[in-house]
Amino acid sequence: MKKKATIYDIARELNITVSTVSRALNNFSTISEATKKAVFETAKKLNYSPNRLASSLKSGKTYTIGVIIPSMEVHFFAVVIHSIEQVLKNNGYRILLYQSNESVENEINGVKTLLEAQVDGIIASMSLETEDTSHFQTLIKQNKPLVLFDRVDKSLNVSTVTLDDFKAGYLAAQHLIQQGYKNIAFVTTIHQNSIFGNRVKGYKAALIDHQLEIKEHHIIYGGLSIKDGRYGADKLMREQDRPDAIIAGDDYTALGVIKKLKELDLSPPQIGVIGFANETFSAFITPNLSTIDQQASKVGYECAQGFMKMIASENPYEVVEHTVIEPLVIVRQSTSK
Amino acid sequence: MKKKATIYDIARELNITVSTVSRALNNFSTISEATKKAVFETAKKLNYSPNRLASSLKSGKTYTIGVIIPSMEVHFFAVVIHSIEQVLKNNGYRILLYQSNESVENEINGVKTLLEAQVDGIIASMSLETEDTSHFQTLIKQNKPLVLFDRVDKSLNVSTVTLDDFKAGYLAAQHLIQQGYKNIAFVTTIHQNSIFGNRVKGYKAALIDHQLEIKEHHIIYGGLSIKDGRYGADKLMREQDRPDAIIAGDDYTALGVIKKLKELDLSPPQIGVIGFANETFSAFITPNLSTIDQQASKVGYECAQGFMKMIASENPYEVVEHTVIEPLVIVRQSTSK
DNA sequence: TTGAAAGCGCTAACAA
DNA sequence: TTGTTAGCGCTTTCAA
Repeated sequence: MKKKATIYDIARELNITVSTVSRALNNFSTISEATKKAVFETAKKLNYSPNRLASSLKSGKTYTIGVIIPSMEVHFFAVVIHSIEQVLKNNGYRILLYQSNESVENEINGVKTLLEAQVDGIIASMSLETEDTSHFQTLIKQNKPLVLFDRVDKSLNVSTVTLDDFKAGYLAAQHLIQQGYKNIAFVTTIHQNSIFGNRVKGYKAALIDHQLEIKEHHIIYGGLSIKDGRYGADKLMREQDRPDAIIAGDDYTALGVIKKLKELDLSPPQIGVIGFANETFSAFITPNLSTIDQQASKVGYECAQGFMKMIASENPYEVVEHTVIEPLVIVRQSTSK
Repeated sequence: MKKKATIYDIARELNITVSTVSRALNNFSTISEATKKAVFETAKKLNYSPNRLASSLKSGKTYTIGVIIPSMEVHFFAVVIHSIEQVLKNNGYRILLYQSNESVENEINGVKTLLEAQVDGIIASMSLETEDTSHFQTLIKQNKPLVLFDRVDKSLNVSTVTLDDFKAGYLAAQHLIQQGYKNIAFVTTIHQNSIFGNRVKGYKAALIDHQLEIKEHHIIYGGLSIKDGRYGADKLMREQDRPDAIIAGDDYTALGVIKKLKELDLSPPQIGVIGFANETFSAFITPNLSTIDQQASKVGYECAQGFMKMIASENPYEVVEHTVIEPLVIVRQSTSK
């Protein structure tokens, strides 16, 4: 295997200098057409492929951007990344991927690794464990763009793309009310996270706006899973004051709720059920599940746009933006009384 | 924003040379403990972060590997990448991500881009469009590891990780037969792809092994989707010689089959239905769907292992391996007569 | 145990 | 329009 061709080989072949070759390859206007043509032909002949490492080392720009997410296995993140990669690829950027697996330690390590790889910036969604965000400060200090999405730290002055979780909760409750449900419960997580907290707040606001009573005992704090959904539904249905609709913290929990309700012969939409996330399965279960869609593609798109805007500015942190994505109510059988 | 510290800054600070600093940072044994300690302390003090670009340029190794897949939106690929990243991260490698979106042109461009970024190798799954694989030959010529998974080109002498599709088809049919079904149809794609072809072959082999007749009119060639499933089921149920079980080309198609069967009041397991892929929703639909699992995590793990083996060898193409992943029958209600 | 210096492949300021 | 040359940050051979 012979060594790969460099611009030196092209230069030697044509009896010109490397700077001329470099300028030709980069389409400088100060190069004669003849030379340019000769250079490209020779490049092709020698099977020349540029070594971006070298130019990056020189220019300080790698056209590579780091993306840190909790896990690729979560469909939401996979779709966001799909979308980010599409947009950034078209702008000449590559994606260096790092999964934190919901561990701060990994996340810190991710930032370090990506920075050593000299990425031009980072797009990230924080791990659930993350509280101290000083590792992200490094980016800011280096004046490199940082865009946070979904799980963000509001105290950081960086661009963010988030869902309007308050509105998501509000819309879920409002939809149920409009369908005629009057006694609406909420099965959510005990986890301290503004996302879930804001949904509950939105839910409460909707109740108030529609002159419905807020019943704290109708808000079940547990986990988010099929099992937790079953548990929550069971507990709620045993109440004297039985709710006629349940909002579940996510679609898996909603699925658990539905399963339990079917067992109790209270299959939705008899008791209304709505979830959050619009997981793939939600459209296919019986009864199929109404849910709040988070528009993952749009989140990814906005992240990429925000990033491009920052990278294009010589002072990225002067063009910080906070994009809020609107939740979408997806109406299906489980709430169609 | 002051410039980032380099080994020169450390050297100057300590009145030693960069070579000593370099050796200290890389834990060479020929360095005195005192010096080493001083270097690390100064590095920390100056907030030193190594520039991997520079060392890569020198060494020719980037510890970055390219991964090309059709789309992150397909859950199978997302899980495979999850797994690849986990393993390779622990071996000090980073993942450069590229989506082909089922376009050869993009795929070719991906190889080019990744090669210019000087990746140490590539792990890829081909686009459905890809027929000519000469773009992958480039890797081989450069003696850089290439691992292909799922959608592979057998004529290429590279490491591969594939599902045993023949066996997948065989197991699906065998399972149905063991459940007591005797007249088994297949709804699959017309697409020319060994994956789907081999499943049909396995299906036929199972029928033969169990003295069942192969009926070509019971093999419906169309697309793979909910709609195609509905269409196939409808067509099959109108037959004089009505099948009592249907194998669907993937879980979406199976879902369509089930929907149509329910409409016809022939809900599984009355008519047995089994799919391929074990999509998330399959466990949650009613009746829940028996399916053949493709072990995406394992596929990713094996890709990473195969890659590590090749990269560790000074002649990667002497340790080429062909790993075949066993399909798993997931038994659920839709085939439990 | 440490230093001096060349070089990885490319860019760009300066000169011609 | 093209050439000369220094340098990006690091590694490594050779010498001391």
